[in-house]
Amino acid sequence: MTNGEGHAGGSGGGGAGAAGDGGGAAGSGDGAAGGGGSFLPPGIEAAWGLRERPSKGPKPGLTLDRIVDAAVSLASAEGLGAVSMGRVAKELGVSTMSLYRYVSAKSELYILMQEAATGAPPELFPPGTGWREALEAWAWALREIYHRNLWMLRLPVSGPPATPHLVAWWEKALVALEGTGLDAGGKISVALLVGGFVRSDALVMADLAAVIAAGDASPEEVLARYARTLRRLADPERYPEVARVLASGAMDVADEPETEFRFGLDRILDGVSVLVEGRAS
Amino acid sequence: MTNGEGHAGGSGGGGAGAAGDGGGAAGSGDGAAGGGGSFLPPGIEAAWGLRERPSKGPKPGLTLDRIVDAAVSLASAEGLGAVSMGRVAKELGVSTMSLYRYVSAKSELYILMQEAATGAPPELFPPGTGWREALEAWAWALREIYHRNLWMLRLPVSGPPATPHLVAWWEKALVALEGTGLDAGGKISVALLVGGFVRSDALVMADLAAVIAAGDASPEEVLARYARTLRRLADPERYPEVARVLASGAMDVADEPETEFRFGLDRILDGVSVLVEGRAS
DNA sequence: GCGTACTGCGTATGCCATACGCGTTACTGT
DNA sequence: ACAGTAACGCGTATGGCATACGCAGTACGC
Repeated sequence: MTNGEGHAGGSGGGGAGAAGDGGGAAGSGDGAAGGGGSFLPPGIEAAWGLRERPSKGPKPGLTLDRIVDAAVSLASAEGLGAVSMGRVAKELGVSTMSLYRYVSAKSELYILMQEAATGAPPELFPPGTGWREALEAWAWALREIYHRNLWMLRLPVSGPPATPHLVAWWEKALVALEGTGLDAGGKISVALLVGGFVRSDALVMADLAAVIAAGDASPEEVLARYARTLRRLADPERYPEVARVLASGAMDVADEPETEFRFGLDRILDGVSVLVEGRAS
Repeated sequence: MTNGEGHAGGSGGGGAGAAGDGGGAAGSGDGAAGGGGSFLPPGIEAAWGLRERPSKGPKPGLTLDRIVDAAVSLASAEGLGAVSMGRVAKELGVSTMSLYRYVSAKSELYILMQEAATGAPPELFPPGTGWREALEAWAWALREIYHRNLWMLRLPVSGPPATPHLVAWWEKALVALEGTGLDAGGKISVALLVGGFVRSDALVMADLAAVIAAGDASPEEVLARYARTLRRLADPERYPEVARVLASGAMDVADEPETEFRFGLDRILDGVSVLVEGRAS
């Protein structure tokens, strides 16, 4: 009864965001002029495979991967709220502070969790597939990822993707759009649009799932309860259309969860189609 | 230097969600059979205008409105992370725990903040306006709300809307769709689609704004830095399309923030149009 | 074999939401 | 008028959280 959930986020102070350059704001002398590219948070750098072996101290008893895996398992099993540094450490049988030898902040762990759970995009469509079919496959696959990892939708969003798998997914979307004749900006816009939709739809689903998991109710029951609440509260005079919808019974049947997704995706792709075909003529 | 941000959320354990019935799960005898409708969290009930005067104890030194206003101001000025029960109380010159006489949990405060910041939808379109124009106006107005209250996008989402203003916005969307000939389910789907898009788009904007606010960078600079980071990390062999986009310079110019929104909205409405017109024939 | 960079981690700080119970207030029924 | 009581404000305590700091040990480069 005490309580559940509770996420805590935090974007670092010193510019530890996703696109961050790191580096101190207050200009302590950096020394050399030539060398310095911008730095990434250590964990992110590791994700890109840029990691010099320390080769000096005692050999690490942990790996980033083990930490991230533990965090992901925890999130899958008990929700993002269960993912605290202390809890992850306990799961691994180490102390809380050890984790900070591998990850500079919790927000970094979040990014790595997302990267790990996303994974490399599978073979979605053979080369030469029509853009619509390809983009559709991409959207469904992305949906699958979200549905398998609902906690991902609760992550505090932190700017554009800057990890290999996320970029790979983006790449796939751009490839899908090759046959459209859209310019670079157009492709990005469409990819953003579809990606945003998939996320949005999954979020609705996740909310429903959360309510279901919180109580003991079935999907239909949750929906019905919501409809009942609204019917009781929403004065038909002030909300005639809402009342009509409630009366129509459309809220009483929970259709296949995919129906809503398919509907939205079809609309969006129809819209893109209008653009692409108009541009072709 | 120490640190910034950090939000903390939490949805109540005992079913304090938006659509919640409240009430204990373990069935302690409720007593009478006839009367009991389901209960709402007290603050939500107040939002719907159902509130008996206590008329017994000392007169309250606070009002829900004052609390919610303080919280909203705080969120607007310093971000959602600054909204803690303690901080809100300090702003009002009362003790932390006093707030719990008005709000049963922080999640409830969140809901009320959203409701307050959303406000009643304005006159968006005169009756008889074509569905597309009407829905477009609706989307732009909603966008405006989000842009004025970016913190809203960081709220832990907690199920379907169950407060008067939110329902009123939904109502407006359904009214906009009256001329489409869509059935109730279809209207809901379209409204959900457009609403999700608006939110998605605003979220992207909010992320950008956050990065800008965190550092000292201008929008162009942030975008350019992101592009530079990606150029450095993303191997053109593995990510040819991404590389091409980066090379095209499309990432180097930050267009009007509205351009992206307009593009997405047009696509979606085009898609809906296909459906509506196809259905008309 | 010595310096040093790196390891794991104990401890401490400061924030958070919120349960509990106390003293007080102002109304209600008598 | 007065007792009862419900609602008030709030001090205190609990348990959780991220994370700064510094110490002791470890294994490699020289």
